[in-house]
Amino acid sequence: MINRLTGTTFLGADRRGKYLVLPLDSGDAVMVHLRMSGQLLLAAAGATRPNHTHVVAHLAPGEGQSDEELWFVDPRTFGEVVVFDPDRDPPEIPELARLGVDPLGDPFDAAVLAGLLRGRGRQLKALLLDQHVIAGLGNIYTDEVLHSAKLHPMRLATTLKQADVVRLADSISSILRDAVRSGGSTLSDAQYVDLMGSGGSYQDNHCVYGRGGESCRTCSRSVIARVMQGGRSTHFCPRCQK
DNA sequence: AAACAAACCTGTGCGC
DNA sequence: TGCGCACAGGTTTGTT
Repeated sequence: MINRLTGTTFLGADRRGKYLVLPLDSGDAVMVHLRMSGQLLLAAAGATRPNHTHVVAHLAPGEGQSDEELWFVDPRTFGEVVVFDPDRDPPEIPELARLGVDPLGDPFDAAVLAGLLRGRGRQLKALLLDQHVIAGLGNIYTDEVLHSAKLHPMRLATTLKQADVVRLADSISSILRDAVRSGGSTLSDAQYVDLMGSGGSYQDNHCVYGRGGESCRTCSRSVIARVMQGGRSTHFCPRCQK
């Protein structure tokens, strides 16, 4: 039993990068990170739980409603659920405080991005994946963003022209916005699902991620390349992305 | 500073 | 069919 959860009420649901933060009326908050295989599911009380259900929150029923439970399920056990005090100093969850700019939650445009890129001679793929710089982009959306912006994943950030930065900022904003609107990307193993267990549909819009060896949906004259970069698979069109 | 590799752990899909 | 290996939406830590 997570004692600091008992008898409290969820006041809402916020997000910082890939971290969910659910404030409680006690002054505490619940942090949830799904990492690779975590799921947060709403289910009828007493329903059969999947394997690897690590947290069960029993919810008080609303007027005329039936009992429900909130489950945290995570086969690979990389994910986290932590009750913490957001006002404590030093911060109880330092990684939350170290997050970079959230393109959907913070002011974000080409000027902001230019400031983040300044003086960093890093490959774009690694830079966009770095949560301390930009919070929220993972392996799928980094690859999709770079393809949309017509930028090569190994291009050094310091070599970008003003027009490149403008395209990159636009791609980050629009792809994240579209992906959220589509409920995210649910791959064949159906691990990424919403509270009700339903998958998203943005995987149907993928231009490069998971399409290694297939023809480019934009130029149709080249084959999507798949390489390993810093231990992560990277997908790009050698013709479209410079 | 930047770029790897390894670590955490379980499941799945592939080649043989 | 079964076995072993590669690989998977993430992040941190340690080593070149």
